[in-house]
Amino acid sequence: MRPGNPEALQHPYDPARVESRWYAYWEERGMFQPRGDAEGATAGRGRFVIAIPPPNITGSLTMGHLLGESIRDLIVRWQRMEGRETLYIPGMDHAGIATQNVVEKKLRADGRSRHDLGREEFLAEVWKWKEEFGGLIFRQERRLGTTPDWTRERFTLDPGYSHAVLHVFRALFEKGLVYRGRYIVNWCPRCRTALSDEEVDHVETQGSLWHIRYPISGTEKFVTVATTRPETMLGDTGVAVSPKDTRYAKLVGKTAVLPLVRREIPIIADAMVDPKFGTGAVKITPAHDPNDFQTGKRHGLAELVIMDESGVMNENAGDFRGLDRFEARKRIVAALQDAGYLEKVEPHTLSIGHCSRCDTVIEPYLSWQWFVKMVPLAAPAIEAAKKGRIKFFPSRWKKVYLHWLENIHDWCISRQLWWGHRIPVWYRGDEMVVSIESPEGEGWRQDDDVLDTWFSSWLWPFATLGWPEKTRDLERFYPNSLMVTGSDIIFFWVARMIMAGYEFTGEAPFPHVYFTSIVRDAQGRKMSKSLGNSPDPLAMIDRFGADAVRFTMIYLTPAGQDLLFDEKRIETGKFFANKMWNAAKLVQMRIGDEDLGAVKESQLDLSLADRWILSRYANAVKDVTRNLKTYRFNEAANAIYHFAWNDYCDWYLEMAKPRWAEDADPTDRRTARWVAWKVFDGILRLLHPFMPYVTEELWQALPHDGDCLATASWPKSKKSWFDAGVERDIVFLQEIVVSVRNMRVEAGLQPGRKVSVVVRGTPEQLDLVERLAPQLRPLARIETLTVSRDGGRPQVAASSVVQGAEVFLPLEGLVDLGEERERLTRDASKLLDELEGVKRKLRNQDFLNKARPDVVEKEKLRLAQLEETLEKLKRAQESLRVSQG
RNA sequence: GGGCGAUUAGCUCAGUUGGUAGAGCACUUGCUCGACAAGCAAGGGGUCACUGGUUCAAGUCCAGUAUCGCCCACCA
Repeated sequence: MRPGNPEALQHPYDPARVESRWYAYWEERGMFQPRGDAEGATAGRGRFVIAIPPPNITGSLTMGHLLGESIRDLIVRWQRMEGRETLYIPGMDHAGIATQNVVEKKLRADGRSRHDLGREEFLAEVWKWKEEFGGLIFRQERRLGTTPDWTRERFTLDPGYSHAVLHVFRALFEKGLVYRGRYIVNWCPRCRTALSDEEVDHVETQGSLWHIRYPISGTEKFVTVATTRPETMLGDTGVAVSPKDTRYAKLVGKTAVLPLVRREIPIIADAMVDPKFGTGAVKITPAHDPNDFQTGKRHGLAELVIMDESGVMNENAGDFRGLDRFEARKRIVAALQDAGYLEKVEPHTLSIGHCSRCDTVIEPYLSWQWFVKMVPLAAPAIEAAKKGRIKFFPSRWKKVYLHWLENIHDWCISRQLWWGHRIPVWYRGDEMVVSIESPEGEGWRQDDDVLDTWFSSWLWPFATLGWPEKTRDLERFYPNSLMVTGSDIIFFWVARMIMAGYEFTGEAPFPHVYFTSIVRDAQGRKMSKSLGNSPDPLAMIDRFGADAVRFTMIYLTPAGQDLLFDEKRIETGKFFANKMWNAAKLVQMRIGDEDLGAVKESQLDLSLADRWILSRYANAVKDVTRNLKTYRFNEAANAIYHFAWNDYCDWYLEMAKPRWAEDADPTDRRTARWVAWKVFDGILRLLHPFMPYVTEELWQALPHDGDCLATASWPKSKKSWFDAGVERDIVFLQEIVVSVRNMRVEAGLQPGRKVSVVVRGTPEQLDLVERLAPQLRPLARIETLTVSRDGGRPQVAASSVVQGAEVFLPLEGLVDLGEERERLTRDASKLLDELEGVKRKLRNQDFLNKARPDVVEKEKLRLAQLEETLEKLKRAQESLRVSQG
């Protein structure tokens, strides 16, 4: 046992001061590293491994990170204290598009583009940027007190990690699961790259449906098509109608003349056309619409690309060449109208895809890209969730996950960027090889494209551990134990990690996935830069302290719901930390120099109050632990908060104060000291994963056992400490205290004024009151406490009924009694309502016959108690009337 | 078009197998009594969105309605 440090608590609680002290202390002791790294270490009680969802190198700390990190570190610290060998893997994502955008923007400010630099030099610029600004988020994170093993930090573009990515590409290619093809993809004309389906955000938009007349060749007639994108008509190579549509049956096989362009295009019948939509006739633009692309393939229609990669009309657009797609739309509509081809325009709601990076409207674009065949990869991931080998918390995400996997499309993984893993494919004439190293011989040219960022991060749980090499880390720490992340990346990342886990390691990368709340502002809006509604996390930590921020985020996060955040609420955590600080001060001041660690329980004489707080403590340990195990973090925070504040500070410490006095009985004083210290020590342990800094500080300021709280053991509930009977006894005491305090206030007594109290009740109750008298007196400021065994009662008194016992506060000559009478009437009417409810229940034959016997018994008891209480209140009212009259 | 979630105190939300409605903040009143005014004490405030059903008993289970929010979908 080590002595505390009284000096540490001499000043008021100051988070900044406390929180600057411990991070280096922990880190120097290597406590962030798995225990097994040390020479001759033992495995301990199993392992716990969790990986950070790698933030983008462009990122800085957001409210979302704050919540995620608070939760991950909460679990890691708890598991470490539980004795497990823990590893929290940190690292960052190169974030292809996001990072390239940032650096290009910087170049643009100097009037340069990446093309001015060339590929090599541009990448050098990005690396330079990465070295300078890339680590910001982790520098910020240290302030939060999280405990990743920084010696194992990984980056998705590290040589080893890159090797894993290219290895995977090659392996999938060899298996026939990666292929190259010319298809319609989601194209961002601003980023000038292809995107996956998941990188497109759909927004409901009020658009128009343009009805355009296409003349039928060799006749005066025309067929009217309806479209939401008139500009694509320049690329039309057919018109389709439904084969079942009798209106148009005669037209099939004929040709139409494309307005403005005068190209003859066939009229075909295809089942994809819904006769009920629009006019029932559809223009077919195979190069600019995924549906039309399929239709075109079925009918051998030409694929005519009319835009370039920036969304500007190209040489196939005739007079409209050089126009931006939206300008072209206006001009084309105008030209159609002028020439009499435009039949009508209807308002039409549709959902338009936007680039999730830059919000530019997505263009379906025909191009050569690399794809991953997903159906075979999805199969084991689907089975894993169905069989429960992977569980989601909250569980409803399982449905979302399965729905996506069961309707999965192939994944477009090539990006027309420079920052990323360059596709390991080489071309020479018609030859193509997939190879991580450049092939032997002259004239090979590597594919220009890089891989989707998520094609590297889907390997995160094992590539961070050295896979595909069979490293010691991989053996020790894979699979991981848990994934904690946001539900917004369930498809991007979680589902793909699971697929990759099964494909490349043959097992699930983790058994559990916990989805954190989405942090929104007080009005429920998403936190965003443009709205300016996100508090600056660092400023917040400075203002309230990391402990306060961590605790409050966890205290507020509802399981499975969004978190509506208001900065003011961080006060909850700050005030709580302050409360613990002051409680420590009191305990510290009163426990003296005695070596409490050496005290054995057999040397103590536990009072009812002691047994009560130990029982409550045992319950708190159970509650906190259970709620952590079931990922109900807010409930866990709630449990420790209320135990520490209400039970321990408000009641136990108040009851212990007189027992610490100089003239108190030595054994009793020692007992009160030991229990107060012991329970507070436990509170600090339970609270440490939530508030690491202040708990460490307080723990070391008090007598403690060991090097630091961060590696101390997690408390266990002692069976012998649970005592429901004592808990009931103290509830009785608490109710008496509250009733006396209430009577005092109602009677308008000075707060400091001592009073006399008389209690009447059953012999058992009176015995209990006598045993509890030493605690009762100071809590309720009672001068003389009398138990009335002969049934006597004061004549003029305020009174209340507690569990059937009567508590009297003699008022003779103290106040006018009007207030008191009002209070009694209020109490009585409240009781009357309750009584009516219970009576109704007990009159109900069905209730008596069908409810569980113990429930019926309870109701009967309650009836008796209510009636008795009411009776006593009436007598009190009566006696007041008599005494005043 | 499909799916999911929410609706409980003025606000934000808990409420784990159905059995006397809770917290924080806000509000009212009173407190410089040796840990803490970032505090203590006492209080006020709720037909648990609506309708119906199951049950002895529903905030809790079931069905439907309304409002709000989110996700998915090749919605010319």
